[in-house]
Amino acid sequence: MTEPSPRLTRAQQRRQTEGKILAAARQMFAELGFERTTIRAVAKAAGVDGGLVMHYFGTKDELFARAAEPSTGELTGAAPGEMAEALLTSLATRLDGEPVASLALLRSMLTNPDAATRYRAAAEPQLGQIAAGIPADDARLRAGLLSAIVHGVIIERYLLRFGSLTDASPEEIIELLRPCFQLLAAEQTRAEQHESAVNPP
Amino acid sequence: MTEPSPRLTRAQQRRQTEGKILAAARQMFAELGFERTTIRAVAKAAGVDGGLVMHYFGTKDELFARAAEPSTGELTGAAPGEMAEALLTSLATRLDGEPVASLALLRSMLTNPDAATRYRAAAEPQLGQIAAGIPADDARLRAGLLSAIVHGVIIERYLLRFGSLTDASPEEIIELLRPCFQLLAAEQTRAEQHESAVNPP
DNA sequence: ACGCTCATTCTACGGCCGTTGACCGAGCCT
DNA sequence: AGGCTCGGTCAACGGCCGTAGAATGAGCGT
Repeated sequence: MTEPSPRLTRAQQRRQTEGKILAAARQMFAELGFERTTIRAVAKAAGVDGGLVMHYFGTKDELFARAAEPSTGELTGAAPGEMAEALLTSLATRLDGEPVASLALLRSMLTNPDAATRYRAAAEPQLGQIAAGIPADDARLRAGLLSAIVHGVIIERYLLRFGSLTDASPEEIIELLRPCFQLLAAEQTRAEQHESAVNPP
Repeated sequence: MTEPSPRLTRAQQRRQTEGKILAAARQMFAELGFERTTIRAVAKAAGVDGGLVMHYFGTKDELFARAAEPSTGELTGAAPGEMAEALLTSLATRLDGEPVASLALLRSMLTNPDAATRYRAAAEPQLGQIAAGIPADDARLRAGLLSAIVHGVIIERYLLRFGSLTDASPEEIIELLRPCFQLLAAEQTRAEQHESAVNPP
């Protein structure tokens, strides 16, 4: 009664087990952050022994690096006038069904220096792309603010679970944010912005 | 050659030592977060023994609670039209010379459940105050967004140290944010907002 | 002046963690 | 078929951490 051909070849088995470990690690990193997730706990959640995790990934940092690989967001080449809308759709995508991987990185970046470096490395080029799409002399600052708003919203919605943001639908949030994004991504002097905001037509 | 009266009475000494411990704890909680700061390290930074910290504060969580006591922000009773400006001056105050205590709570709230609870408890009434100053039916959501923006900016400036936000002066940031805050805190239907943003005069 | 109080230190315990290396057994190549 | 490979387990080590408790010595009330 021996199987003539095993259900899974060894390489398949390896990839599947690695996948289970990575999935469990992502989940725990996202929920607990780097310091509070244990290799033993990840292993148990994945149904394997702790030593195997070390055998595959060598070190906890390496496991985190593999589990929190940034999902490359696509903002390439938005026309100057469309940067605000591109950012909004990107945010809308992340607002329903935020991928766990992104949360793992976000949750850990404030306490784990390596996660912070990794996050900066992932965010820096995106920041440049955003800035490139903003026709203003302080484009980089505006891009930084837009990035701060996006991350602030995601953090309060998914990590802190503030009621007012958790209950709202993505559309509501996007609608309220749209004019802000358009102001920040638009070509306007500060005086003009202030003028049109203080004395709305 | 004995001192007839000691430079510090025992009660004074106690308060001073406690202060040094709390200051060191604040600093380390702000820089490293809850899990990475050790009682021993805090004690060494304060120039005392680790056991003393326990003797005074009983537990690490209690030490954190005392070190991260929220500095009560004042937003009480702003007129509906002035809520945006009140939030901006509050943000401006925090933007130059952010007190370390606030950073300790911010850094730890994403990984320490107790810190998260404490933060929510501190933020909830403020959120209510903000919402009360916004004459719109979705006031709470708007308040949540405003709060998210404030915290996003502070996190990226002080905790993540993004260049574009770290280098900017508080005034620059405030000026860019002012129209956003006025839009979010203003009485406008979503349609009107969208209209005036899509077709600027 | 005597004894109590209390700030402060020292030592140690138990536990959990990351990491290691020996070990087992089932695929895989020749 | 036999030996090598490699996925997977097990037990253990060393370290650091939070915490407890005994010991010391200097103010302070009476």
